[in-house]
Amino acid sequence: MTTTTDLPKQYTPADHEPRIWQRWLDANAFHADPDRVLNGEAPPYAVVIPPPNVTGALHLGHALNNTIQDVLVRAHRMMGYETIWLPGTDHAGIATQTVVDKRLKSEGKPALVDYKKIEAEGGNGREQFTAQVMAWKDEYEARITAQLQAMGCSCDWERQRFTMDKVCARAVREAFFRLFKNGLIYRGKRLVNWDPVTQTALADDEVEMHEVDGAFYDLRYPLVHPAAKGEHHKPVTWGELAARGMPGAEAHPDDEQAWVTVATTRPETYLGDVAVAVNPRDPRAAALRGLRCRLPIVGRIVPIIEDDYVVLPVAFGGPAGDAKAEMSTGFLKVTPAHDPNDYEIGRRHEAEIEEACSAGTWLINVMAPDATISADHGWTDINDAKIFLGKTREEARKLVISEFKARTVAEGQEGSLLDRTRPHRHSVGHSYRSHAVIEPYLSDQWYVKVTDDQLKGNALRAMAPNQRSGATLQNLGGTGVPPVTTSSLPEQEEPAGDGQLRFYPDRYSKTFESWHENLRDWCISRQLWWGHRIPVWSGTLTVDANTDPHTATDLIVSGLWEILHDDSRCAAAQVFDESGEPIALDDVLAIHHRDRTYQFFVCLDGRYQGNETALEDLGFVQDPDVLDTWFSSALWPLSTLGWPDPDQSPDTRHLLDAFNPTSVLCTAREIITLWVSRMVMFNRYFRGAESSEQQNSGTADRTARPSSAATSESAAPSSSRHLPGPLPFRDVFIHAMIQDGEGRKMSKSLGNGVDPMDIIASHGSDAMRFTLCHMTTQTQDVRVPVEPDPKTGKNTSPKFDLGRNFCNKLWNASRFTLSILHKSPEAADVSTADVRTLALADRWMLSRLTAGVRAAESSLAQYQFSAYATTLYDLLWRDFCDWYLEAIKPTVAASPQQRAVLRTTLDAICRLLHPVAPFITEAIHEQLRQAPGGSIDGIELTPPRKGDTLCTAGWPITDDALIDPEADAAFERARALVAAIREVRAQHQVPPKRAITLHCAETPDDETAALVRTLANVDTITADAPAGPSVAFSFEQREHKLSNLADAVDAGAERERLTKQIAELDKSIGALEGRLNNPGYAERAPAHLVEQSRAQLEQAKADRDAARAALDTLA
RNA sequence: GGGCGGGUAGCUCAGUUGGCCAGAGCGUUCGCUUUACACGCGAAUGGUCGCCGGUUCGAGUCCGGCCCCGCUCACCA
Repeated sequence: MTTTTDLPKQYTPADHEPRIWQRWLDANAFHADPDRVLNGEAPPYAVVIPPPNVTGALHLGHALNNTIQDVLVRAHRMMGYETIWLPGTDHAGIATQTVVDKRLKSEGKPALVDYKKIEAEGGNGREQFTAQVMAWKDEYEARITAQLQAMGCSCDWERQRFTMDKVCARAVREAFFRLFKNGLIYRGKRLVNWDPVTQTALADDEVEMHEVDGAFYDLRYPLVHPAAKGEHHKPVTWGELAARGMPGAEAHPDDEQAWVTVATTRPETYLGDVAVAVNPRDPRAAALRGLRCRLPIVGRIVPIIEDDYVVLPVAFGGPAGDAKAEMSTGFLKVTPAHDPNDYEIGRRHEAEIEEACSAGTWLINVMAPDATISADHGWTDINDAKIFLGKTREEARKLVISEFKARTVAEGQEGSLLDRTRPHRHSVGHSYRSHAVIEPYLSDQWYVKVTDDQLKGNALRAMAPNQRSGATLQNLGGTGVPPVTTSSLPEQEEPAGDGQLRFYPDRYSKTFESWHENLRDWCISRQLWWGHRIPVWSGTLTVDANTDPHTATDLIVSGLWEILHDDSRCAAAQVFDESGEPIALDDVLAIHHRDRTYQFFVCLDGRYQGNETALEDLGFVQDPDVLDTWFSSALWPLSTLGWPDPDQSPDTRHLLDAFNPTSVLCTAREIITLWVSRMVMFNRYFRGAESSEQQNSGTADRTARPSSAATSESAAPSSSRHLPGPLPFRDVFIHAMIQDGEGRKMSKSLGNGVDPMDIIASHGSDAMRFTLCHMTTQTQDVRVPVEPDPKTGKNTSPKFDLGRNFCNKLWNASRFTLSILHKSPEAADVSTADVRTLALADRWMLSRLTAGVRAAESSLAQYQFSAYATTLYDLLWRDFCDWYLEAIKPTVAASPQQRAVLRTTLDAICRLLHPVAPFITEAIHEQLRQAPGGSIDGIELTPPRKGDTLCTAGWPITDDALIDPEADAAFERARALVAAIREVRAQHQVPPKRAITLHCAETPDDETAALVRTLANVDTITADAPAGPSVAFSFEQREHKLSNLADAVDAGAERERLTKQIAELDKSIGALEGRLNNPGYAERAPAHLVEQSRAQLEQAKADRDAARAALDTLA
């Protein structure tokens, strides 16, 4: 039998956590059964974990993120949902590759650069290197799993995924293939964010902007006349310009060569200039029309083009105060291969530039992939500029400046080519990984056309209507596409999900919305080795005039056609002709296109074995690049549920139908834009595709569409009738970011990072969880002061004392409860009728409990985790421990009914607390289950479903009839009287053990009296006046006295107390009178408030008079 | 520059449609080895709710303006 002596006075988490974890696993408590959902036995509740990077171990932010998920998951499991929480990790391409490379270097082992050499020499360097990364991944995946398990995360651990495992890889192949086939993935030569250190392209969101001290360099470009190819370009003089009406030209000597001034922060890119642009509204534009500039040193002749993009300088009509207009010269150097805006300008004037620029092209790339100046990547007219070759960007910049400074516009002319230098602080993009300055760099990359309405449009239409701004609704034109109704889940409504995506807190919907409004196509190729290799094979093919693919003897052509024209081989091709223009596959064979060379990009979905070797036998080569990590992350709610083939393996069987859409995604706000968006787009796109395919194949006949529509639909290509599918999740909860005590982000380099394992060691898992939950308000950041643990030296935080103390309180309350229950084993059940006859404290406790259940439920439903934790903190500590347990001490041993209330209340509190403090509540509940005690009608406590585990037991169901306003009020009155007496006791320093006497004209009812005796240590309550010295106080407008406080009352202390009390009361009388004398108040405020104020005034006056009288007696 | 968040007790933070004298935890002070808990119990101290103006009988809460702090997007002419 358990008594207090069996349980230690302090809760020691380490004694219980591992043991209880094992019990949960043994009971298979977290394993979900999708068939219970599909059979209608239980509604689904599904969460996919935001997969932590295998780059490193989890930090406190992850602890918060996963605590929140576990709270939701455990609560819903107890509420009767079939609950699944899918765990897993993310391969984090560039981050992990970089980290492993660094580690190899620091250990003096062969690193990336060495493996690249091996690969270049024909060895298997790539394979060897990725094997190293895989070893790292195994190490950290295990560590992350251990951390999550130590935290008590109730994931379905048999279904753990990794973004590069077989199931996820299958999803990536399928997704890429479908997008490729439908033209939503394309290849393009574009400017990308290039990291010259890691030598890979980066997505826009992987670029960090940092302020940098730089300068504007104003460069002079000499003006020349156009000339035929190879002939001399005559200088343009200021005199000529003046004659053409150029404002300002007359200020220069007539016979000197004229120039235009461009301003730049990156002078070294001038080597790639192909034009100088001027705004057509610039008054100088007309005079310069048709003229050329000669790039100094390079000697390239470039045209002057007119484009609205160029900002007018203030002097020529630009808006005063506008930063750009203030510093603009009105002339913009155009370097399409090294600046995204210039790229757009260049494209607009492509023909004009190619005709007039002496290089004959509009794109001149002057850098190598490592960002040194190079003539090997698209630059031919080097001339005297060879002095720059091989220089880094920084060296080249200095050299350009010094060369310009040393030269003049024309020989013998005054003034340097460097007009002036102005210091300028501005933001420059840096790689989030290597921190190198990003170079806009021209290269071939793969893109997802996320700007297509099938992706972006459906992401926006997914938003809940009342979280959309009006403007966007108009932009999209109407209410959007009606939802598809092809659900395999009859009990779910509208899985297609238009208007069902909801953000908590709702302000984050704005971020989501505006992200999409500015969306650009997504560059998904990365020049890395760690990741999903792009499933595209490329090759060139010459189709000669005599080829007939159906009878071809040419092995290549026939072999390729065999692959491409057999649907079961799951291959799709994008073809380009010699000029790089896309061309339809069938047109390749059309007569007029024959005898040409084509570049083929063939995508294979990987299902048909043999395609890859067949293609490679034909001389095709797989793209060496890998996919952006987010491509696989975007598929996470699909891939973890087994998409596209959930029935392929037992661990994913039926998951997709049962659990997608999932219920909620919990994440931090830094992720909203990229990840949430991409998951929404992909889920809707890929599951939508399934819907339309089902309809086309005629297997799904749930929608009563007219047959004519169905016919035309099946005739159309699938991409043109693509219907949006369901959401990946309905709710998105965005939680705070954890910072240290100074508001800084936690990081390894600052040394302020906290490992959840260290908190678990110092405070316990439940304490950490409870504290994190308690901190989770609607705010965007939370601070956790970091201190080294005095014992271990590891980082911890006194913040977690809150949770530790709370757990200890729960432990001791339970210990005490158990000892009471075991001391008096006879039990009694309490019927609905009996409830009314219970003691005041019991009725009050049941009322509080019922209200607490309601509050906890509504807090969780609204993702108000702090409110949930606070509710339980107060319910346990304030109500149950401070008042209820203290109140029943004298009576509980003799009352089996009271013991039923006691036992039931603690049981219910354990259930309410279990989601946030699973270990300790499980430990208590295993004791409580064995303790004797009756039940209470109106409180339903369902037993465990699996094993003897609280985690699969039922959430408490309480009848609102137990809410008892009379008991609440009566108890509140008793509590106020106790508080008044305690105040006097404290002020007079009455020893706690000394029982005192209460004198009041009208003695309280028995129940109140009993509570006062117990809680204020009063032994006698009498209507008689005190015989000896006493102290007066006022309660409910009546004078009360306390006597037997001490052998003599300290008159000085008493005088001080009363004087202070009178002052306070006078103040509040003044305030109340002021309010009541305000004529507007009595007239316009609600009557009950006016009445209340009047009552308060009377009470305050009575209390003050009583206090004055008492003061007078003292004197 | 655009958007978002924050500024409430010494510290960390609550305060949901405007309504008693603005709350909690920690800290501080005083008293307690009260037969569950000192990771505790009882009591106390502590605030011009960033500033200015407005609406209202009444504003921490609503409106306008301003000042700080943070995040985020855009911007390398």
